[in-house]
Amino acid sequence: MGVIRKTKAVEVLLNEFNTSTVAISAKALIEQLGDTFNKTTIYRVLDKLEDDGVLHSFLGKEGLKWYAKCNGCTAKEHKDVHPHFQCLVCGKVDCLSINVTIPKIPNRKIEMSQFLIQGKCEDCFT
Amino acid sequence: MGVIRKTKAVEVLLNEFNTSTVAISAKALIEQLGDTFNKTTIYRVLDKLEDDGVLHSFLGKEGLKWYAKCNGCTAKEHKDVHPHFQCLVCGKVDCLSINVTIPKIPNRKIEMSQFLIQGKCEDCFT
DNA sequence: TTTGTTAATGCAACAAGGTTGCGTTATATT
DNA sequence: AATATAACGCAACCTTGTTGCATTAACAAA
Ligand SMILES: [Mn+2]
Ligand SMILES: [Mn+2]
Ligand SMILES: [Zn+2]
Ligand SMILES: [Zn+2]
Repeated sequence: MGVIRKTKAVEVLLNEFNTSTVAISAKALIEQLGDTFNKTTIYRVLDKLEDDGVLHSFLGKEGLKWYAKCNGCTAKEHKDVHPHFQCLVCGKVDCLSINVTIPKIPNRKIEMSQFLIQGKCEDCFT
Repeated sequence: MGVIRKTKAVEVLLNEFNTSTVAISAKALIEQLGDTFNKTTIYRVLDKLEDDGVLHSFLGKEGLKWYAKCNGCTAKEHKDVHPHFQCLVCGKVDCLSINVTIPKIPNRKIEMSQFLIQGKCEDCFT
């Protein structure tokens, strides 16, 4: 897998993530770009960018899928593991550059983990 | 809100959770009990049991909703916060009695958090 | 035990996020 | 320019979960 051809959709989506520091949901991208590109295309490009190690994905509130830029990941390995913060007021999500110590669990092999913290962001935190 | 009447559906669902130590997904409950109770009923009873502090819910793989028994929670406060482990092989999910230190994040008010760890459970860990 | 109130249920229709199959288009290679 | 095929658009579909409303049943009062 992986992105092979530099199409309009790939270009536009990559630009979305390069000009923003926060995560973006697939839903938001479809709302924003759905007139220009078919939603199927958007889902498929996101999928491939993730396979390529360009983006990483995770599930936010209500199980919605969010994407954000990766730092130092490759197609072979997603090593950029970190928690995410979602504001319950404005809905914004961002990646936290924080190291979370994953607890050792007896008799189990941990392969991945997903840590979603929810609350009020700096803008909504009165 | 909260459960008021002890109906058949409430009884059966409570029994499901009392005879099992692991978490159960709404989907699994509907597959298992869907002939006896309407899925709407199952969703609504789970909802109420959660409001009552009897069950807690969280999202597992693929955004599916899972439920498990609460320990020492009330209708007013869900204090039973802990990570969950989902086996990527058999799909089983359980509650981890482990304290996770939620990192302090500047300028943000943390209201809740969700920690899902994925890997191989003791049965599937060859 | 009968009656009355209304919470809980079943059903059908719907919502929303995401996926699939397939014919068409456009990118990159020769 | 011709070719191969990755990527695209479209429509139809799938899944989990929700909603409105008429009907049923839990429970308390009479
Ligand atoms: Mn991230
Ligand atoms: Mn739990
Ligand atoms: Zn906010
Ligand atoms: Zn397992």
